[in-house]
Amino acid sequence: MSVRRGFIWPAVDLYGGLAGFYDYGHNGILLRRHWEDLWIESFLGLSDNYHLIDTTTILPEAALKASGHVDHFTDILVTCTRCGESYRGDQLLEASTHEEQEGLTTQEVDARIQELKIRCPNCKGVLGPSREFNMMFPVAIGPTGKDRAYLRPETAQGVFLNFKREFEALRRKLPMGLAIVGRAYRNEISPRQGAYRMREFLQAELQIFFDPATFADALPFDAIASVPVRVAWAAEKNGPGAHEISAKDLVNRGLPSWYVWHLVQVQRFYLDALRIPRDAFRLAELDEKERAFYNQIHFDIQVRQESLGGFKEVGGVHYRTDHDLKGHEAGSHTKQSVTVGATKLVPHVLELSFGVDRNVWALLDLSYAKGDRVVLRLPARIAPVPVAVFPLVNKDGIPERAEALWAAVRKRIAAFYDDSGSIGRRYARIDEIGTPFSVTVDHETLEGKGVTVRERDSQKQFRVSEGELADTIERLLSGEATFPA
RNA sequence: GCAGGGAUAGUCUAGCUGGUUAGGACUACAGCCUUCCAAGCUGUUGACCCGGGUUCAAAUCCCGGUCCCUGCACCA
Repeated sequence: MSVRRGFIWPAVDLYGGLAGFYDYGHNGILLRRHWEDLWIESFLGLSDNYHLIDTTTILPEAALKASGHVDHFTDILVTCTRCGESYRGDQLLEASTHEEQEGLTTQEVDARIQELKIRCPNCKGVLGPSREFNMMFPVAIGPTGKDRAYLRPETAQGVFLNFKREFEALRRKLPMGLAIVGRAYRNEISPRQGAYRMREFLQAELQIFFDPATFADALPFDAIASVPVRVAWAAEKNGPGAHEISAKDLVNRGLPSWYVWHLVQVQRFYLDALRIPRDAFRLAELDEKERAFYNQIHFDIQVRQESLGGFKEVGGVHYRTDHDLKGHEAGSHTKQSVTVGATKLVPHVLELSFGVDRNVWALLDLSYAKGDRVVLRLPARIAPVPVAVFPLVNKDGIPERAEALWAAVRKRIAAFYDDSGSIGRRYARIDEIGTPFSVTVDHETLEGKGVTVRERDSQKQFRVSEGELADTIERLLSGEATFPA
């Protein structure tokens, strides 16, 4: 369906495909951009001081060294020559010595394995030579290629690198939020599960810089204190469900109120803006072992998807402390501390991170309804095409009248026209791409009695004059009016 | 990356004990018909994953690769 109707498919399939890379078709890109628009509107709307920026996708080694990615994104892998099992070199050594083994080179790992006479834990076979695997794609810059660089593994670093510039340009205020919607790259070992794990993917991330001593005071927590939040604790994350627990009780359990306030905003985005069913959404806690090295508090945003077999991560809410700015301060020898009022500090960071492709996939998964007919029940706001115009039959001047109406509607709303096949077939086609409303010109239209508007999910219709049509559709799309308007 | 399975039009599939004009259904397109939900009739377009080998002859047998699926490992 995704392929047939022009949403998304594997890239370069003309040449057999390229694992981990996907292309968007004409409907997929519309859906994705509508999602991005809604995301920007929702999250930049949280504060007057949250803004969108755009930064380079290639970063020099020094910047990624400071961020920790050069060291922590690298694994040394050792493969058994007999049974073919692969292990992480540092874990093998740690299991044997019970000591931390970090930052070793491949030669050092090989030497230690020899020295400790480590064999394959699975079959006792001889282990092959170790090799380095970094999840970042290296890039050689310039004719000599001496300036080592990488495709960025996350958009967040672009924000951190521009923090000081924007802090000045935005006149030294905290909290300050900087968002990027852009591409990131990770050389995944085995990309699978459709568009879930990709090597080139889109992130939408908002980094909020704040003073931990005062952030909570700036937020109207009381207004959301009693909102029930759907949470799965680390211990029960493998289960299928979630708890409803009030925002206030989450704070009582030890989470900062500013953190919980943002969890509530994320939940609102999914439940109210994207209209994901309540039971298909949850915020899943990650324990210390699962968290990235820089995250102090970490909840995954998860959406239940049939095609992926349950709850899957589509984003995360990460408290990164002052790790990132401190890292760049050390790496660049440039102070990242700022003075706001009487306080001088290196701001802390709360990151709201979303995988755009994963979100688009989740929407397709959740919207897909197959019964007597195939319908994509997308929210009206983000459907690729909001309205279609049809002639009921292809005679008596009806197609001409319908085309004229289409041209008029298009001046205000993206619209699709189709006169091939029967009227039922045309309805079926737009149901599949999730178009919420369609307009049909019939014989009564010729008599000045207006046109019919059909709703995708109910298949119900009502009649409206041609003059009021565009206004009516706009009210339906914005949610100001409900069907029948 | 390892092990197992798979790959025929946009989709599902027949053919796979070598020799077929590679067949069908749905979709798409054109036309006819049609006063509201994939109806019907006629016609048309469109495929053997890539490379090599065996053979007089390969969609079919063999080898290598790519991609997909499942499990393991990995997963900011």
